[in-house]
Amino acid sequence: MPELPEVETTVRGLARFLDGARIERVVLNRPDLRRPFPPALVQRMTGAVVTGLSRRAKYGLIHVDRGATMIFHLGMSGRWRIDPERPDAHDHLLIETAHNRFALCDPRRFGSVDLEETELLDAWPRFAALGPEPLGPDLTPAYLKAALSGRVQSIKACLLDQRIVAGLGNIYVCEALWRARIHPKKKSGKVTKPQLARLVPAIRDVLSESIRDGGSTLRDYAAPDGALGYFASSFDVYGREGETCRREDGGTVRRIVQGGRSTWYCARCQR
DNA sequence: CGTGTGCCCTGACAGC
DNA sequence: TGCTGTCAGGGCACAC
Repeated sequence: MPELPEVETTVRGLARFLDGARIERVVLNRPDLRRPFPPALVQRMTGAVVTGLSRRAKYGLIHVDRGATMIFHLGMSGRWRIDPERPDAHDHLLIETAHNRFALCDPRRFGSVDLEETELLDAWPRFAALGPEPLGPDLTPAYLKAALSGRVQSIKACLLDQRIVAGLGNIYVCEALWRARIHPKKKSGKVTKPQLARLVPAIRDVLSESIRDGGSTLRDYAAPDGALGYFASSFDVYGREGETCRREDGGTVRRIVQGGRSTWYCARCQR
């Protein structure tokens, strides 16, 4: 489920319960996800007080006192379950506070958990390699122009590259390209200035709107076994193969495969 | 360096 | 009711 808006919504949902709380207990139900759990995780987190939560790209950050930060990535299938009524076979890590229990559930185990010193987070190699936050001030048409210049990869592939923009995934790349009316196979270095001028707000808007919609479901998220889903009904192209383009220009949404992943677009309005 | 290809893993769904 | 094949929000190792 998790692209940037879903991680942001997850972090906000967790913060309502976790921020300021003391972690009483940490339980690992297996040794690893994509990577082994950090050896010091249980010791550093147990008894610590959560001082804040934040997000970088698709990573969620739980900051605690004593200068440590737990970094989680939800991969393809990860989610946090708050106060689950019954255990799930894929609850791999549990955190307990005085009032709540939090289960990191991830059936496919493409997610990860890391532990870093808070003051060294910017230098953490996975963060140091990331491009700018799409909702921050550094994503501009001029930045994209420079970052994409000379690249022969498709614009679809480049927007999925976390080194160019951090946090976009398959859904929101498709959606942003549709909004900006850019063909997903367009060579990155050949995307025009007017297209880039449309692309930046398209990215910001689609992410902001999704966060806004996700935020409205925090009530559901807080339910015992609440899951956070995508709002498929609000997608313009993703998963809509064969449907009429919502621009009502007579186009039909098509599905192609790029780099082994599906892309949906309208061949009439995206050029 | 930039680019393309598989693979990690489980579950949901379609078709037989 | 099985089976079997396909596909899924991501990231990374590896080959050229």
